[in-house]
Amino acid sequence: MVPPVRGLTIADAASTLGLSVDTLRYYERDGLLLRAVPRSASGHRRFGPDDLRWIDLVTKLRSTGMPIRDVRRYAELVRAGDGNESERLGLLHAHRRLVLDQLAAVQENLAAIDKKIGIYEDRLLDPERTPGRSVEA
Amino acid sequence: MVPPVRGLTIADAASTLGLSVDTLRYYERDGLLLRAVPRSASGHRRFGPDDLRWIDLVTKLRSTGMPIRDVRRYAELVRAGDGNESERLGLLHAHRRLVLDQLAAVQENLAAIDKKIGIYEDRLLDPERTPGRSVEA
DNA sequence: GCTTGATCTGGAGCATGCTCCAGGTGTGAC
DNA sequence: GTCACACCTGGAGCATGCTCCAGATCAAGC
Repeated sequence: MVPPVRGLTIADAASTLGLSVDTLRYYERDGLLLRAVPRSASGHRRFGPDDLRWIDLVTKLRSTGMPIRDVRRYAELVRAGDGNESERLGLLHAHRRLVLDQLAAVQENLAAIDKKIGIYEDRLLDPERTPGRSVEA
Repeated sequence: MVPPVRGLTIADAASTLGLSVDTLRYYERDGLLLRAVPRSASGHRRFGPDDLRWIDLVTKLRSTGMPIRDVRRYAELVRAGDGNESERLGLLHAHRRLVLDQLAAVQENLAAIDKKIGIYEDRLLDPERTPGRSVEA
């Protein structure tokens, strides 16, 4: 009796992860995964728990703005095995810094936009008493 | 005596705003500005304070992730003049919601990445006592 | 006046990150 | 077996947002 190939089909993996099947295949082709995804006898991908966990991390990195190229670099380091932990750490730290900076910048800019929203709300609530409004408002 | 055309050259405007001259020309072409930028007698752009203030707002919208198309829509509303304030407000509110959602998502994902960073730091500090580490680390 | 460098226009090109397609094979219900 | 549908590969296409280029004109120091 042949051991059955376990794991999710690409469609199931995609819906579990919130990605498209095309994106999953693209990630594999582009070297973002730790290994070639295992296949069934007929050549269909079967995503195991480890694959799903890794891809979940990849989506976290991606959705915080890490470029594909850096995710690939990180995957390469992990694939290379023990001994480069400090390099992995450096990569993650650098990313963390970038994300924090971007968060701060977005929050600052959002504050300015909120101010603009406040101006419109005041104007709509009290259309008469419109103070000197800037030309670009 | 001809009144001199005032305002910053495109290079000065670009460096003031932190954009490239190409981007400024692109924004004008693409309808993101409130008006055609005034020109000197010879046809060179001269950015006035109002232009700069507006473009500064545009950069805040852009850097919080508003697509070009929506910025253009907003500019169209402002250009159309009084009477559509609630539509402008709706656009800004919708954007604000999106930004807040994205901020929350990024913060959540960053927390997961921070956890990973913590794992690497522990491992580097105490390489002996390495607990069962996940295969995808 | 000459030269160097800025600016102009219209349009092409490019980096990123998917997304879609054709043509073919596999799968599962009936 | 048949039908509908999922999956495969290699490669093309696309949306976004700039960025660059050619060829011409303008500006300013000497």
